[in-house]
Amino acid sequence: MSNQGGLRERKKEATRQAISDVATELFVARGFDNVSVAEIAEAAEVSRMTVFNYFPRKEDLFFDREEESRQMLRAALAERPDGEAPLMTLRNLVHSLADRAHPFAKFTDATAKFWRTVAESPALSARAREMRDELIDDLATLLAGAIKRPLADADARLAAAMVITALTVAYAEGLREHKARRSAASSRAAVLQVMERSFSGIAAMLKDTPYV
Amino acid sequence: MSNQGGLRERKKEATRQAISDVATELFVARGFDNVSVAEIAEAAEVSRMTVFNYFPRKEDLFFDREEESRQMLRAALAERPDGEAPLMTLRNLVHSLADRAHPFAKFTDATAKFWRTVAESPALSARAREMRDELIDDLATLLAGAIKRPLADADARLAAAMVITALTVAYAEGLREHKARRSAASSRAAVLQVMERSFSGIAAMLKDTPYV
DNA sequence: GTAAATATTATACTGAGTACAAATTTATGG
DNA sequence: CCATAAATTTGTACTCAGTATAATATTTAC
Repeated sequence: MSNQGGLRERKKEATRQAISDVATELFVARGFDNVSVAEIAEAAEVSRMTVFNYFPRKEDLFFDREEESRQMLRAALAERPDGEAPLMTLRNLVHSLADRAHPFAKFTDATAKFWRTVAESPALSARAREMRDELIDDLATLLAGAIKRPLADADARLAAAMVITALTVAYAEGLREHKARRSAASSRAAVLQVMERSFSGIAAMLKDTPYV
Repeated sequence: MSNQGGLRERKKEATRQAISDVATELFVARGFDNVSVAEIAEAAEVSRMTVFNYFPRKEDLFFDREEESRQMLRAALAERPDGEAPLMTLRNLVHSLADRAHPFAKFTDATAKFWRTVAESPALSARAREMRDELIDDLATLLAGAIKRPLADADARLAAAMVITALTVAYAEGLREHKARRSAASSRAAVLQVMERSFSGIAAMLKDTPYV
């Protein structure tokens, strides 16, 4: 027990990565719905059951950065300066991501292809929507927890839904702009324009709450 | 051909209704995921294939008012008085629904049970999310079509996403209020409060666009 | 080196959804 | 009323995701 870099741990990580790599390759080449789990298992030289051991649902083979966005929100809110409004923290986070060209705010041909693969698969689209809703729930809980007063929960749920919706629309516009013009600068501008307008509206929405 | 009240048409409608009724009964009694399509077919005295003929996906047996909300939005926007801002039209629509205690804005034990059944089934939840996104796309198209100027599309997409998100959150708060207090008046108040705040914020968001 | 813990595999199953052809039922034209 | 066309229903056989369970192999710990 407690064997950090033991052989077993390393092997597990290796097979997990091998399965994920093989799967990603097959998905982008032929489309998510045209690749069966059995094929992936065979290509990864592993049994079908092992694939399901590591990735309970087939969609998990495609989306593997679910946790990251959650952690980012959590960290940003936890480390926010005393007295800063949560909504401002989130706005700053978006700007910071855009400035650093973080993967979540970057638009390349690879990201376009990634989301095209998602759009072409009902299962992947459904999973993306599910992740979005989970993120809203998480953010609502974080926001409610960031504020002492009771009965702020309804406000937190509205704020969370609005912020994540704004992010989603902004990202979609950034992607659209990339496909149209292929300019990193114009994509970034499109994202930030939607975000700025959205945040100012959300601030108006929540002006009498502790979140703004 | 063109036989409106022909025997064939009547029989089709009857079997469709019979299947739907039997399915609904089984679903609320035992939960969506604990009832198989084969069982429904047997209970409706019809073959499994016939069920899939009428309802391509199992989820369609549960949600049968998808088209209605779409039509309502379309009609409201199409019949809006000259010069009225689309956003105001949508706000008025919500108030009208709440005043008339329309099924979409009513909260009873039956609605609570309906949405509990949805929440307990991953498949139904996924379908509900899908319908929500389809409604956003539809509304975006309607809004863009309601305005002459070009390049208003991005605004329309933001407006549509925000309005439907507001409706969703408002409805959820109404449902929550019903479960907590079981008062029609307080549920209605909860819905309208979220809607009013949301619409004023969305109006601020879109203040320099033709939608407000 | 042996025994316990943990990963992997084989097998068999359920249930949704699809393809396709056969059989039944309704409509239509004489 | 009959024959034939059109539409509906059904039977059969299939694919694939996901689950359950028990057997087997591999790593770890003592």
